[in-house]
Amino acid sequence: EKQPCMPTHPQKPLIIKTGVQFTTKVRLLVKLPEVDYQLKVKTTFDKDLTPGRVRQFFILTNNTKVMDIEDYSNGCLSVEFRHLQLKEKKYINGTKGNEGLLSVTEELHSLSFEACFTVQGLTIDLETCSLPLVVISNVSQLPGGWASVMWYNLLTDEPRNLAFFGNPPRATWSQLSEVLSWQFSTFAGKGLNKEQLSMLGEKLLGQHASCSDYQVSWSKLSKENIPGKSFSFWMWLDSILELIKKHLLPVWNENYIMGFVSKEMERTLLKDKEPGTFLLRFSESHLGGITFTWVEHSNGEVKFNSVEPYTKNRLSALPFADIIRDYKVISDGVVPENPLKFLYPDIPKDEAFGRLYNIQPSKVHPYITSTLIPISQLRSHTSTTPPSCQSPEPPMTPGEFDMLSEHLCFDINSMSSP
Amino acid sequence: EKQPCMPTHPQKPLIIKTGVQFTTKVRLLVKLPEVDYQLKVKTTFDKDLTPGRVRQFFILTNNTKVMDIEDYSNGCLSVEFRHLQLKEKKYINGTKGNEGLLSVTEELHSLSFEACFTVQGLTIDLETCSLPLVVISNVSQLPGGWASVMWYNLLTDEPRNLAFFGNPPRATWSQLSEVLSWQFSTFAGKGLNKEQLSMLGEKLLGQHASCSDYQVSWSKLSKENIPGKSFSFWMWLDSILELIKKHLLPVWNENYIMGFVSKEMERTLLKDKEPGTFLLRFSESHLGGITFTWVEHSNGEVKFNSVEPYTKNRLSALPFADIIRDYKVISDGVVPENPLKFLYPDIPKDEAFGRLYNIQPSKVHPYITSTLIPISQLRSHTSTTPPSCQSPEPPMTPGEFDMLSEHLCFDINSMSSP
DNA sequence: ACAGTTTCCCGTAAATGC
DNA sequence: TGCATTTACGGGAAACTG
Repeated sequence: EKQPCMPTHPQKPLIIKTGVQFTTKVRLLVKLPEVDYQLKVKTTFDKDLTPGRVRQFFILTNNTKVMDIEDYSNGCLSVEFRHLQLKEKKYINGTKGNEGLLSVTEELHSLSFEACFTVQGLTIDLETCSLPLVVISNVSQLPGGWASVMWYNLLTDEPRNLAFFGNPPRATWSQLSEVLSWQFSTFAGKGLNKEQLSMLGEKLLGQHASCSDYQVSWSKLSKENIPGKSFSFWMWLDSILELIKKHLLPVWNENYIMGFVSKEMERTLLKDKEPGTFLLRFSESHLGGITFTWVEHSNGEVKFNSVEPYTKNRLSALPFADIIRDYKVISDGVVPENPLKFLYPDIPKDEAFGRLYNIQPSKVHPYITSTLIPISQLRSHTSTTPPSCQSPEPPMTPGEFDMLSEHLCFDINSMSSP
Repeated sequence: EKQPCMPTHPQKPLIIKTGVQFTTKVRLLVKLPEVDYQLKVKTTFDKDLTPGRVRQFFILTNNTKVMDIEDYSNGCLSVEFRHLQLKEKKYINGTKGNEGLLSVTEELHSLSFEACFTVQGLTIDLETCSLPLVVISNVSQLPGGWASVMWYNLLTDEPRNLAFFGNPPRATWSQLSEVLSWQFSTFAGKGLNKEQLSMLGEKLLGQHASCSDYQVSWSKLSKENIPGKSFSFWMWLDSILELIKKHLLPVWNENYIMGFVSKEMERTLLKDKEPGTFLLRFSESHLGGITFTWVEHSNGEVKFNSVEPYTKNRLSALPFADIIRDYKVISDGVVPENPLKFLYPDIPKDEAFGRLYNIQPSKVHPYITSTLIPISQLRSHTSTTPPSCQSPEPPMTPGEFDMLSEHLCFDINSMSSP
């Protein structure tokens, strides 16, 4: 057999991108009395899907394989299909795929496995199938697809309700907030604390968020845009998750990013602190941005400043910790100064971020090394002041969701289950 | 018919990447007496290539089309094949493609066109084929492929000598330097001047460069590594061309980049100039880098400093003109200063680059905008002093090479010829 | 071990479809 | 026209293959 070939979107199983290879595995749980003949398994995509309402896909490559003894310990039969690839069935006649009722990431598909064998003259047909799958054609659809997988697995135990998104059930805020926190602990290593979740709840639900039994609709989470914005709540949150994964992992895991704080809360927290106290917050106006806000006292007045949020492009030019270390403000020709002194509530900046700074290579060649420094040119100021609040708390713990793995003895994308 | 579908590697015809669509066109130059029946043209890749020594490819998609009257003015017949795609033929038996004699970018392939028609009982077979083609599988092979196309077209007029690189002829430095300059004028808008070419000649050939009849081998240009480096002369030069195309176009076209100057020459040029005089030079040690060197006078002594070369990654974070505008040196805690004052020989920096600076967007939102500033931290200095020299001169003019187009009435990648 | 070559696939941009 | 979805392919990295 061939070697690896890393799976599609590691850690996000149940989502398959057309034209990209994926891997799946079936195991026979019944122990067969006699195993001295070959047991073939055939896998079919969208096997008994009624055409018309949704797109249909098929497996491009070879889809039949012989079962094999899995390992020496348990001796059960299994097959692993590798290098499978999906392609959309195109209809010559008028019938076309997605009919507009559901978005493509709400369409649920499935992978079926069939085997047929004879024991003592008896012909037995075995058939099983995967949990519902989402099929996408571009990674840009991954967030939407993942929202569907989450919602489905959060709200139903049915193994195969492909019509789930025809009329998706609601979730309580308590259920949803746990899944959201779980996203952060799974993909970024650290979940969300009470304050962060309460800001998220308020953003999503307004005052209702205080009631943990409040019902959130699927549409509210990931289909409707946030008022005044061009993206849904989930798109926004997922963009932040991606930003953390790629550019903020150590800072996030040290709990240095408060992240989800409203601007009012931010001011309440900062207003009584030492000048130069700052906190890190995600942008609410743009996808995948992070900013810092610091407090200043100038002639008896409290002032707050925030930089334009840093996005993935900026952060790949300069790591966030280095931005914090080097950030300078030039106020009308005055000597540049770094206004960031204490990470909220009162940790000296270098004490918090010191270990995360990039060590300059300082090679010994004829060249002078140079680095980039983020600078703001300041001219005028503004200020405000609002309500009250508390401080951070420990993150939540993950939940169930393990069903994704072992279920029906079906693995997709090398989720292992020894 | 379908719309555009931009061609592979615009401006670099005769190179085809496997799995990427390309377009080709044949025209019938003979006017046929009667055109009241369909004339089919079939295109075949590597038609009569003897297998074994080189890889062989075939056209994945439909390769037969009917000729059509081209336009109303000339009424001649033509077909345009679009969405063609190449795939390598794989041999089941031992025979494999490339036998190691030639690198893949030295393998020459061809595209054949066949048509058969009957006039007054006479059956006539028409056949023509393209100029030699290079087939690559990844854009990383594009520079090597382009070197082959250049060398072939520079040194032979044969329409189809697929064995050309079995024993490639040499070029005179005079021929080669013209093509090199032509590369810059074609892809970057401005060719190379005498001084730049003489530096290149010396780099490639040593003292022989003074003799324009000196013969340069194919190997020297693009197969052997530059002594002490891990890349060939051509790879180095092409990486610079790419850097210019993507990040330095305006600066290059204003003639502000001297670019090809040896370090000795650089010092000779700068040593008698005003302190703060600088020039722009491409890195010789790394692929695709540009640096600036400036002169300083400190207690009667002349000093030269160069920054670590900026590469495409750095330049996509900050445009080069802005780097020049904002560059600062901090000497042991002293107030930051921009050491770049005059572009060699004596143009005030802002006069030269002013029009190329990025205007800050300065949005009117609650955030403070911030930009990146390149900074060097200086501690100690070094200096030297060498020979003598002259100053810049106008660039060379392009050459022939138009044969690539009209030849044999074959177009690849939408090279037009009305 | 390794270098030349190909494959894989994300992420952006453009094309397509509705 | 605009939005949703797919296709295209450059570019970096991993896999392959003698």
